[in-house]
Amino acid sequence: MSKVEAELTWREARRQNARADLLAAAWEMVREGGLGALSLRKLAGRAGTTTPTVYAYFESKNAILDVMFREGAESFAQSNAQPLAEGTPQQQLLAHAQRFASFCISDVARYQLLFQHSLPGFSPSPESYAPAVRALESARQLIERAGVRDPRHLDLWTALMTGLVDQQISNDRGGDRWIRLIDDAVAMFLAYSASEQSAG
Amino acid sequence: MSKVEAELTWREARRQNARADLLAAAWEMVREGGLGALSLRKLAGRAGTTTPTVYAYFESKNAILDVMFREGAESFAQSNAQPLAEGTPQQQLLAHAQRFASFCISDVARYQLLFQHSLPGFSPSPESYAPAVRALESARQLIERAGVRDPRHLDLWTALMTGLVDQQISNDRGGDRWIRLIDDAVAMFLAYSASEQSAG
DNA sequence: GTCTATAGCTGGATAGAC
DNA sequence: GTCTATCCAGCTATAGAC
Repeated sequence: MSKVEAELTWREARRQNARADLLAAAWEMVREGGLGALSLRKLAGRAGTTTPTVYAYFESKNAILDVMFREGAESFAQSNAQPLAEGTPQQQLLAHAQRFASFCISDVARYQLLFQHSLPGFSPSPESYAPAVRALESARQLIERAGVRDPRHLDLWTALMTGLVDQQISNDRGGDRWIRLIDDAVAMFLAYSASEQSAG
Repeated sequence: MSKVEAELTWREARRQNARADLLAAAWEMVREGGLGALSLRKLAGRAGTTTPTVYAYFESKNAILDVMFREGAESFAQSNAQPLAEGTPQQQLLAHAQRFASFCISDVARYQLLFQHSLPGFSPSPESYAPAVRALESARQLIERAGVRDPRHLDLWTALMTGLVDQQISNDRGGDRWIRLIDDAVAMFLAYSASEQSAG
């Protein structure tokens, strides 16, 4: 490696480091005050710098949100890629549901960014959106393997899961009033799905 | 009625009229652009007046939102107070669920105002909140009459209903992809609730 | 790359003339 | 009660010195 190349990569490393610092500060802000609390002034202040410096690393506020969305989507894909404990497809579906709920609850701001399209003026770029759909597709396959074929039942499943998570976040944040009902929810869903399968 | 008294009530009527016009314009705005789109400047413009005039009728923006919340909560209570068609408690529960979904879908902004605590800095006054809890309590009784005693199952029910409505609003607004699953959802819930009842 | 300073806009809320 | 004009705060984003 030439001296010039070393210099280049060193600078690049420094640059990535500064970007990472800003992103870390941004995550901190949204975790404390919700997605709406992300302001570039305060972000700069928290990172120990000023707004023009932020613009040296990101071309706009939405560019920051886009990277955050990407990071969140990749965490989601990674969580879903972990192998589940051995067991029947039904047991694995339960484990999957619990893992999904944990992922959402453990970082509410990330959940809102990924799953609630609630930021006026922001929508993720296709590149940032890709890992999210990848993860959702893998979840779909897991549900199919548990014996759920009817796409209507798949919609029912997503409504049930997001309903539990939303209620938990909205009405008992930090508690477990709805999350602890996941066992019941999965049992209820599988029983109905099986009965429909045999009936229809 | 004396001449003075007539004058007073006439003025009062005019005043209530102006208030109602402003509120109508406010509902129009949030229906078009979401709750966040409510700004006093634009509200005044739409009502054909100016901001100081708005402040002649409401002491703050939150005061407007509070009245809107109250109106929405009263509509909700009124919807829930309508008698349901004759039938078994289970049939009535289904009808109740459909009515709830219709209420939510028919005015998304109102739904967000009432059921999603998503406006930073606003929370309804106790007086405006009262009709909402009244309506929710009547819903709870209806569910109990359908044979659902376990409070855990009641939480499961709310998660299921709000989950369906949220998915419908977020991912298929104007369509019926999730709403049409209400029959299945209610059947699923009742089957599970009954089986638990006999088992436990 | 990093700063100071500021442009340009939108928001809620008010002062004061009429 | 209704207006014009304005205050003050917050925001994203940029110009220009260093």
